[in-house]
Amino acid sequence: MTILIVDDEELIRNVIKEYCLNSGYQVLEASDGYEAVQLVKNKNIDLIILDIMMPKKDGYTTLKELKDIKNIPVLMLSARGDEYDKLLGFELGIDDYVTKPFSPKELIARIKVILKRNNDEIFTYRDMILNFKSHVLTIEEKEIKLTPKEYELLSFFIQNKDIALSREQLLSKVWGYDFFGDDRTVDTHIKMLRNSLGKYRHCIVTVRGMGYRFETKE
Amino acid sequence: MTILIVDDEELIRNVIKEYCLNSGYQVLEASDGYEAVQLVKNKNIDLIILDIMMPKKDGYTTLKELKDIKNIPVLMLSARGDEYDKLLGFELGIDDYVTKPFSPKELIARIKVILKRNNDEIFTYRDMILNFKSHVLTIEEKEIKLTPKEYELLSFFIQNKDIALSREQLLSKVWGYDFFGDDRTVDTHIKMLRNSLGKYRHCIVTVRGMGYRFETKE
DNA sequence: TTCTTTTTTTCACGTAGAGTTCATATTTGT
DNA sequence: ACAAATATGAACTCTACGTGAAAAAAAGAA
Repeated sequence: MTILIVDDEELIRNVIKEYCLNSGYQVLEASDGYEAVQLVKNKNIDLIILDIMMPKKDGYTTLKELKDIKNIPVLMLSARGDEYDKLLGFELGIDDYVTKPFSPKELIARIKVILKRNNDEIFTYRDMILNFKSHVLTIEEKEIKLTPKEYELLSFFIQNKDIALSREQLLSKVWGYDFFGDDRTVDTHIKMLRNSLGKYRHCIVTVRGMGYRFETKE
Repeated sequence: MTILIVDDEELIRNVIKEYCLNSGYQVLEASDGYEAVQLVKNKNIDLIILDIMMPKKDGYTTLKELKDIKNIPVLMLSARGDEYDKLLGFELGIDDYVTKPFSPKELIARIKVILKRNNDEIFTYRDMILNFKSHVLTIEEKEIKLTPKEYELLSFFIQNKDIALSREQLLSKVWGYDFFGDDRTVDTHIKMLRNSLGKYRHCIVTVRGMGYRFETKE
């Protein structure tokens, strides 16, 4: 999980960075909105911590631009007591709001809540996005049609990322305990799912003599 | 804009009333769920502020009854820290949640957000316009007649844009939890709604093996 | 009320699309 | 090189969805 911290004050960035690293997150930094936009375009970022008050480009403008690029969850930072900020921020689609000065615990707690909420709804790896709400898979901005079994299979793999799954496990979990068909039907679906995944076909790794594993390298 | 305040404690009602009046809203008061139901039946109310803890009839029961009469947005009040309340409330269809003690600014901010959201009483996509107040659908400047179920189905879809909805979900939300008919009745209504949507029929996407999804893309 | 019209629900059929099986090709590890 | 496991293509089966029509229910009109 990678967090992008956008704040003009280096001191504040460092403090937040410290908390985040201690909690096991990767951290990227931007000192203004321009840098932030570049990073969001080029890196895999799971959450953005964005300060409202910034000299070069203010938080709201940056927020709008970022949301136009990718819908990454945003946690906003603001001076205490400015309730108007809160209101406006929520309307522009922020996910949560923390006032300075904040406690490390609170910040991390909110980060966790946001990440959990958003990762229950969406899976992303580079430009592959699976939306669990709409059931839509997108690769390179293009919607990939999945059959029901392909979708269920892929969801199950993603929910069990990096875990080798036997054909029996897949059959009982994806097909249902009451399926009494051939093991090899899994192979056929793997083949079809790989085709659908296109350039990401290699995310489904064959574990010889065992089954398959879904992984996202790097 | 009229706000109904439902709370058994007069002191709290007065405090909230004060804030609301200062912000230019009309205010009605109810000291219990029974009064609230009566007022909702007979008055034009735009928002309800509802306390969870009330002696005569608790907030949840009241909430359910109110939602059965009219779908007026509800902002819930609760003692701090009871996350279970929050969860349950959202499931029952509340729009937001404030914990006591709350700041006046925060309360007003949330009221504004809710009212704004709910007064976006029109949905538009290209030249398709659905007016939630008059229940009129317009396409290419021409009024399309919708049957009651078609309207309810369409509004539900629009309110859950880009989310795949199962037949069960549709039945329980649009038809009501107490509908015990055939799943396939949904299909028939989808067919009719698609016909009514004419060139926008493809906004209703079938999610094979799952249900349907409303989307406005391309 | 009673009749008429509109809306909703059920149902059966045809079909496109999805799932399964299987035979054959290919890969992998020893 | 060999055996065992996996990948693949194609035939076959099955299922879920779209549809039209008819029955049932609800809403309006007289």
